[in-house]
Amino acid sequence: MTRKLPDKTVERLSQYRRALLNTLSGGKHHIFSHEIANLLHITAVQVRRDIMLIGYTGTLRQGYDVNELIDIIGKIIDTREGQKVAVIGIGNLGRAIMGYFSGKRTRLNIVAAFDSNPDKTDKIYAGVPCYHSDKMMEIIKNESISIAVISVPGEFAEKVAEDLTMAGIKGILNFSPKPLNMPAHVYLQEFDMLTMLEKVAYFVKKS
Amino acid sequence: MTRKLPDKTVERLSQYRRALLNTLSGGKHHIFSHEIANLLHITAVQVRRDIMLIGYTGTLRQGYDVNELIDIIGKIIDTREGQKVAVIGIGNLGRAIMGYFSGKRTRLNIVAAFDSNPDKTDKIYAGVPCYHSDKMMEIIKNESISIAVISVPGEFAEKVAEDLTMAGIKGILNFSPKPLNMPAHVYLQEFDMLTMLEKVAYFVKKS
DNA sequence: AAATTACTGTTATTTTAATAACAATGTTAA
DNA sequence: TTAACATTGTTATTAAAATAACAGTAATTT
Ligand SMILES: NC(=O)c1ccc[n+]([C@@H]2O[C@H](COP(=O)([O-])OP(=O)(O)OC[C@H]3O[C@@H](n4cnc5c(N)ncnc54)[C@H](O)[C@@H]3O)[C@@H](O)[C@H]2O)c1
Ligand SMILES: NC(=O)c1ccc[n+]([C@@H]2O[C@H](COP(=O)([O-])OP(=O)(O)OC[C@H]3O[C@@H](n4cnc5c(N)ncnc54)[C@H](O)[C@@H]3O)[C@@H](O)[C@H]2O)c1
Repeated sequence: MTRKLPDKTVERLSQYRRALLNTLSGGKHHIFSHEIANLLHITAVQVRRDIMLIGYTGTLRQGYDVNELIDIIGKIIDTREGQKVAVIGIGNLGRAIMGYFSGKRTRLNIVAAFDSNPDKTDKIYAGVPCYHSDKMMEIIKNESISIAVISVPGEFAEKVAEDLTMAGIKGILNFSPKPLNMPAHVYLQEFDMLTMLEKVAYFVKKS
Repeated sequence: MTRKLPDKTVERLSQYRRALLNTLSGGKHHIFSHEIANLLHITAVQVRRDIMLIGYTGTLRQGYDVNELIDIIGKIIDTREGQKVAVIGIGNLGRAIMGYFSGKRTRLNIVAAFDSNPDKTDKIYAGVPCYHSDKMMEIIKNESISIAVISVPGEFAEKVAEDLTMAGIKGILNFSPKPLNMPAHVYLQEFDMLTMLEKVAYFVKKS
């Protein structure tokens, strides 16, 4: 298939798709690059360039076919069977995430949650069972869960990540403030809210 | 003071500081660039370059003085008086964020929360009062709150952002999936979890 | 005393991302 | 029919970020 795309292009493709699904439900079937750009508050060139990179081409006078573009992006981002996701650590953030995803229809299915606190396990959150973390490695392996969201306190994040790696996880989204060190074959995305808020504060101060 | 620093450097400074505070509480008072690098899983050159940019210099044989470095970073990121932060939308995510920040001692003080649902207002969350959003503009202005965290559903985000701008907000951290369009004097940081998870999925698929 | 080592600080280079420039082309207007 | 227009697709340029190269230097070893 397509060559590996730039990081930022992949991010935008995800956003294009969401915006396009909206457009579609508004009954609009064709869209110009500058219209997509306006939805995301970026430039039309950026949009056209991204679309060029995925090898889709629009028509000169009508722009892009919304359905086709949604499909193509799907072919790039999604896998046919979908990917299974687990959430580790069902505290305040973990529960918020579970609730958030439960509505969305997507090829990313949260199929299991794990927590070390027995008060929180053997229950259903947003339709998804929460197991004790003792069973994590086994279930990840048996269910071939490929992606994990880490929302445990920082001091446990490293151990959890190691276990996940041993269980064969392929990608991690880490919400804990502890920077993780993964082998090259595990894709890692860190997500540090405190850092982002401090960054906002810095640029507010500087402006 | 210092010239405006690169975006990514600011992010790392926030992380350096957190790591250094840890180091300090472990009783360690000097640290080498490669040690900082190991804590964050980045390269030592990157660390030295960032530190160069903020104009601090270590000593040849001992490396950096942990206390001094923490102080310098504080001078760059923090303001003397601290900055006031409001959280808009006290749903699952909003409440998680309130809880998360309440522990942290930082110069960023969450001083108010707002929600449009009367069932959620006129209560205290994590020590912070939640007002009805009717009062938002007035309170933001009167309290000179400079930073807002938006955690309302996407369809309301734009309106909220407009009101915030009119009330004189200076920086926004947006968790809603709706991309916002702010005037140049309002610093905007978007934070889209679905996009990040789809990105992980893409690179897992490609690897 | 000279060579080696283990660091820092800085400049140079490379890589990645964004922006600009523009050729190609069907459509509308004159 | 011809000129102007609006749009795409692509190449060229610029900007931002990361990485590499290396000079300088105090301490240590030979
Ligand atoms: N709450 C937020 O809005 C927020 C924001 C940014 C980052 N974070 C980070 O996300 C993480 C979770 O935050 P939170 O507010 O939900 O904390 P929390 O304390 O509410 O939840 C943590 C959960 O992890 C569980 N846990 C602990 N060790 C575990 C292990 N080894 N395996 C499985 N589960 C384990 C705990 O039982 C608890 O349920 C923390 O690292 C926090 O720093 C949270
Ligand atoms: N829950 C998550 O983990 C998560 C993850 C990523 C993104 N988000 C995004 O964050 C936002 C909030 O998510 P959530 O799960 O907390 O949703 P939620 O429905 O639990 O909470 C939304 C809150 O916003 C309030 N609200 C609505 N309109 C408002 C207005 N005009 N002014 C003030 N408050 C208003 C509602 O009363 C409600 O309390 C959404 O945009 C969601 O897409 C959530």
